[in-house]
Amino acid sequence: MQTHAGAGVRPGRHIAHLDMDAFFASVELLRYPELRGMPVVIGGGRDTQPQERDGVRTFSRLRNYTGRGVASTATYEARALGVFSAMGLMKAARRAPDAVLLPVDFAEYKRYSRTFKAAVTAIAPHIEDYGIDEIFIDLSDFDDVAGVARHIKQAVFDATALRCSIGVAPNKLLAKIASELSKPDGLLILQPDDLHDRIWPMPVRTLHGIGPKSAQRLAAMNIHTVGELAHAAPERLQAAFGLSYARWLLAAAHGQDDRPLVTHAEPKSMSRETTFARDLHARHDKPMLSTMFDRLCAQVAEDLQRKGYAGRTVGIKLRFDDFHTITRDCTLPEAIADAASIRRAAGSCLKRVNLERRIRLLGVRVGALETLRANPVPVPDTIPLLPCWS
DNA sequence: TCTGGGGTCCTAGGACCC
DNA sequence: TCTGGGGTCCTAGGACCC
Repeated sequence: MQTHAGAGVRPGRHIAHLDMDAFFASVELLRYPELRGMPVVIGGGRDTQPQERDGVRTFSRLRNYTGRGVASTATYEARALGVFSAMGLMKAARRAPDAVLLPVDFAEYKRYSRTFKAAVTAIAPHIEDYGIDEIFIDLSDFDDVAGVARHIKQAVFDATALRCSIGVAPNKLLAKIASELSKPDGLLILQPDDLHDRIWPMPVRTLHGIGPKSAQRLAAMNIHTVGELAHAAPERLQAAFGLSYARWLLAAAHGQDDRPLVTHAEPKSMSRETTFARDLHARHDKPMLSTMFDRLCAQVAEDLQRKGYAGRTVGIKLRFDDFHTITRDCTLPEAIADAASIRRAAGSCLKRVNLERRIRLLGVRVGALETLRANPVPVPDTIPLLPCWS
């Protein structure tokens, strides 16, 4: 792992967080400009692909969806109707039956991702990748932080025709909150007073690292806002969450965070999983399950080989019809990357599972990765991206 | 109306070795 | 025969993130 800008809060540390606005949906709107201004939800499968008949494009509507998918992204118009990321599409359909539904096209989003990141890197080279549509940028070496942030926003738009939001703060924790506060198409440079005035009144979930479970436990302690958390008795937090998480909670509530930017990280594991259209039974649906199992192993093997890795730990994941999820794994003496070896090891893991219940999800994972090649095959193509706004 | 897919990190217990 | 402590590896589950 390589890091940049050193640990510890030093005076003059300026960290930006850049977040693309409604990224997947915005990329789709470049392809289908006629959908601009309409509620659009991204998350369907192949069958929700727009149809072209006599030169007229017709789109799937959310009301016609049946299945187990979730929304990946929604346009701001769809969000206004109550549709949000990770919401089941059947539920979304009741809230916005007339919304357009489009399939997820990861390959396309990946291309735009590389393009916007390249545009940023050309201006400010010290960046941390944080998923497909977010990055942290170290702006500490710039004199005019607001100026360079505006420059970056414009460069991203020039390269992709997409809007983004940027938050700037002394650390990653606050920068992330700032970009969220500035959405959409915003730029917010957090000032010292903003911690008390703007962040303390917000719910604890605002702090990235407090999820639904911790928020629920904090609520049970009558702690709802960041400010209430900042003033909580340390012993109380420690009793409920243990020493290290309690310490982190308090520091975070006070806006403290000295994590460095991680500019390069090796993958730790690679996995493939799939949720079936209907729950399958180990005996009754054996041929189908077996086919899917083989396919998952082959896909993981392909991913490993393409990226130049092999792994010693092979694991499986099953989710049953009651949503209970289990994992089993085993570690081999040698790292492997071929489908047959993965299938063999994964099969031995499967033997240790009670298969009475119907299965909803099956997954295969390879961990404890080692580099296979000194120089993995570079990712093909990056930029042949014709901005198609018109 | 039941809840995707790809990851990371942390905790905790047991095996095993010194 | 019993006691004990440190360290590492492995496995399972869970919280959290995008």
